[in-house]
Amino acid sequence: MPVLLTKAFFERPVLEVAQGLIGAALVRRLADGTTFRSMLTEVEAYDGPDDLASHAAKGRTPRTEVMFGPAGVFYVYLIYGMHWMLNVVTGEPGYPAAVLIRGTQDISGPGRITSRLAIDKSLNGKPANRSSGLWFEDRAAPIDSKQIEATPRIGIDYAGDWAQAPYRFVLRE
DNA sequence: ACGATGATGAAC
DNA sequence: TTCATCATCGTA
Repeated sequence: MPVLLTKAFFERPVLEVAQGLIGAALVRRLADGTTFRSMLTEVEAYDGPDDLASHAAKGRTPRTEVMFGPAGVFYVYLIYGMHWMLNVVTGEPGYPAAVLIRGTQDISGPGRITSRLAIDKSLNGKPANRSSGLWFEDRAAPIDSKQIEATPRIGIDYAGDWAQAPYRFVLRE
């Protein structure tokens, strides 16, 4: 039986959480009762105030505020004027870190996921549990760490040396 | 290869 | 108040 990933799961270093999410399920339940469920295959970690790829490198702003808050809460923002990006906050309050959800088995691309699953700003700051209609469930089957490939993150060429950090995790086919 | 399209943060 | 930038995607 699938088990909801609780706050404790996200209250860990973001690199651990990111790899732990590979193979887990992203679940979306809409008001009409429709439920989508798909296994996560691609995520990225954004780690702390010194990570130049992270929005939090600019410090605490209205937008990044949720990244400095408690774990297990969604950080959702608009990019390029048209795509919502879905993240989950990790670690201890005061330390800004989050995992960007980039791909699942059925949906490839962070903007497509939010579009298909009706995710927008209204989920920003909401918890990953049934109350928000968006949550994560544990792996259906164990994943060997050798099945998880680490690569540099996408679309962050502005991040200097941090652009090379292997913080993107992909499930090998 | 390129334009769409609007919030954000920093400069002025 | 203006301006450059942007954790992307679809069309060409």
